[in-house]
Amino acid sequence: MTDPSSRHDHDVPLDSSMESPMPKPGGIADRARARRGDFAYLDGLNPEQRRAVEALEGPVLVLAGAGTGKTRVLTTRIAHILATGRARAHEILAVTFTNKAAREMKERVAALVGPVAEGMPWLGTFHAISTKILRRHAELVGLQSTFTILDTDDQIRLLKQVLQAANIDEKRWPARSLSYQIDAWKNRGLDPAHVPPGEAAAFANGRGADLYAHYQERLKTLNAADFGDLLLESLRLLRDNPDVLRLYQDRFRYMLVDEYQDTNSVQYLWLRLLAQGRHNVCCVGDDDQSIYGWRGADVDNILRFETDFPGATIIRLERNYRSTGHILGTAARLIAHNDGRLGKTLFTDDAPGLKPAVTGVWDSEEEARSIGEEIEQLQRQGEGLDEIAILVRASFQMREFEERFITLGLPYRVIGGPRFYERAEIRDALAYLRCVAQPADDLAFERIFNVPKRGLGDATLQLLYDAARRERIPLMQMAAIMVETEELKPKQRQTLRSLLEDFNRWRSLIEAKPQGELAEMILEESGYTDMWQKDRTAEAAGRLENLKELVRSMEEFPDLGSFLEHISLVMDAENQAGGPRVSIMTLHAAKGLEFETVFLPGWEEGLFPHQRSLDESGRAGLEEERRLAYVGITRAKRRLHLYFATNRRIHGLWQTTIPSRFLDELPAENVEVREAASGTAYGGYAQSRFANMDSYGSSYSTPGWQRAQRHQESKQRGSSGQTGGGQEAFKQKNARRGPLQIEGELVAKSSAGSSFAQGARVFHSKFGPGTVAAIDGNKVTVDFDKAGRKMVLESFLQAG
DNA sequence: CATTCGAGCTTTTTT
DNA sequence: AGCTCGAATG
Repeated sequence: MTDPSSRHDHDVPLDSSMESPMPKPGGIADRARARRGDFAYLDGLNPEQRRAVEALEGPVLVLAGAGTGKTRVLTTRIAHILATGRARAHEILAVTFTNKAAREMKERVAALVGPVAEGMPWLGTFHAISTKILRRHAELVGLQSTFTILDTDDQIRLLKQVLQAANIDEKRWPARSLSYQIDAWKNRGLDPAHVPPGEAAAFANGRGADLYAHYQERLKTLNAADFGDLLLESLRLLRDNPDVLRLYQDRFRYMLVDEYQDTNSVQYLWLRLLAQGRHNVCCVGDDDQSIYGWRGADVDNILRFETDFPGATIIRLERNYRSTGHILGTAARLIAHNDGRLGKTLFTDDAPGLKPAVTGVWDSEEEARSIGEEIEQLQRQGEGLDEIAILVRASFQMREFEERFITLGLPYRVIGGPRFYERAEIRDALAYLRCVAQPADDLAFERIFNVPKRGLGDATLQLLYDAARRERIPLMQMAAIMVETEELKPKQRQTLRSLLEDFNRWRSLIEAKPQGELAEMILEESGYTDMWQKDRTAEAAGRLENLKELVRSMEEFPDLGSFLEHISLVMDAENQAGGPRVSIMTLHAAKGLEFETVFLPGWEEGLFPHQRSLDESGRAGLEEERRLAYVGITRAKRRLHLYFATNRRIHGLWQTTIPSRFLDELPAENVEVREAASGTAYGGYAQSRFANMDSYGSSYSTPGWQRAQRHQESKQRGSSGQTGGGQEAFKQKNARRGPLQIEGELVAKSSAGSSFAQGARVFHSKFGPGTVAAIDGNKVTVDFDKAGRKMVLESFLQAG
């Protein structure tokens, strides 16, 4: 975590007066205390959980099924390590996958052992912890410790530039796909030099690895790292610097890893490297809940644990404390359709409870209406809205529910929607701050260069950009040089100069002013706030509100740097407080949560399992979708409702859909098939709904719709084949034309020493031929034949 | 240089 | 269908 308060104190042992002498672990005193009840937190654990907490030495794998008390084991384990004095707070490494999980763990540890946990500087996400390590030793991997963390948006903009520079057709090879590719490589721990040749060839006629290398070069120039780099560079750091590695191996006496099934290769390598020190690593996970394969998560990591860590203790947690018997039975039968599981059998002593209901509806509108009514009914029964969740496969499904709930006046919250910092106005504001904090941040500068509009357009930017690249210096630095020459039109030059002066002034205030005030000042003086105030559109007011919120939240941080770090790594859509609300979120976002009542809409072929998953990953994709379904079902404590619609609008057009194959995989004895609760004013609906139910009912016994499904699959193949043919043709057409080359575009022209002498004849693309009158560094004064005497940059001149 | 209009593309999931 | 990006126009 990037807890600002812990930034400075983590190396320093806590005040020694607070430390009791270390008791000998497992010694007489230890056992006596246990007897006396000092370890009260151990009470109430079942035998397996207790084993998992107490098996502190050596590698441990805890296979924790859904709802078996995984988080409790982890937090109690930390408490136990602290309470027995085996390690102090800053000697424990605890990694989670999401910020939410990290936050929760911190809170729960604090509840167990008190404020000592506040000082757990090494509890956080993989990304946050690697960043922390990376910042301390940044120079060892070619960065400065103030490096910027680029988000996806920045990453794609940068890749666009790389593609442009390489003269690659962006229509044919979109920056987005390259970014996926590079991410995938990074997730696997591959730097440009180690990309398998076959894969490198797959992008842009074999230039994939090359582009990757260029991109990395640009990142270093910008003093920036993308998400993937945080891990990859941190791994490289540890790998290439044994002394640094030793430092952290020694420091982390105990390591804990949450959601181990979701770790990808870099994370795995990173962990393994660190764990080779003291071997006290405890991984908790559930192979049945591995749902991040698309992001490079490798289930094999968990399946391989015993091989990787010989002598590992393996503990299974199979007693479920969350769900009723019917719900558990439903989940168990579904997941049994997957191969390659480690195999766990969840059980509960709980009553069977209500049967999960499967409801067919006509379309997504009726689905929303029906769920809305169901919720209102629950509400009347006194069920809290906080205990109700709607979990969707894809975020576009959310909108329908939002609309419905707004008309109903039903309070809801969307979790994991568009993030606060992804909003345009926030990104703009951040870009200003980044320019101030980090003059080398070209991407930020480019973003606000002409925002608000100040008459600096593409032409000016292009000029600046070309020159900067030729000289290999940051844009802002180049701008500072260019305003002294006559390359730019007077108007632009003046505007740019005053912008740079503004930045210098703001920069000089970093130390003097609290960052909140500074930000306010910047937004004011740059005219950015004005821009939105003048804007009469509906969103403008909200944007100003957001900016205010940004400034306000900045004040909680000790300095600008830690704020910027927080925002790029941690800040998520803050859950607005205020009254209980129904939660709407994706299934992915729901992992780790639980609710009394869960609605799972959209169980239709193509949507769930998602077509893309099937197309891209075949059987493995299907299994991952099934695990996702399993995650969804096991979120429910008491009531579970599944829905499928016969018609759904996808990409704007209505499509008739088939119930998800997963529905057929549920055990008939645990599930109740229902008609939509929603009464509808349209007579036609009831009839269609009935027909719909009919076809669903039959699917339990006859594989009727599976034929239809095969049909659909073959259609899919047909269409994707066509696409492939089209691409092939395109490729050939392009190949005939041959790649265009821009001469010397990427070759660094030495900026040292001028290649022109006084009196030399030169040519400038804008001012024409002329004679060199004087030289000052890379600025050259030229008497142009037509344009008169001008001062220009050397790099704009050719020998004439 | 800014605005407007049209084409094309997207829509899985996230640090 | 809605949006983003790019080209054409003022």
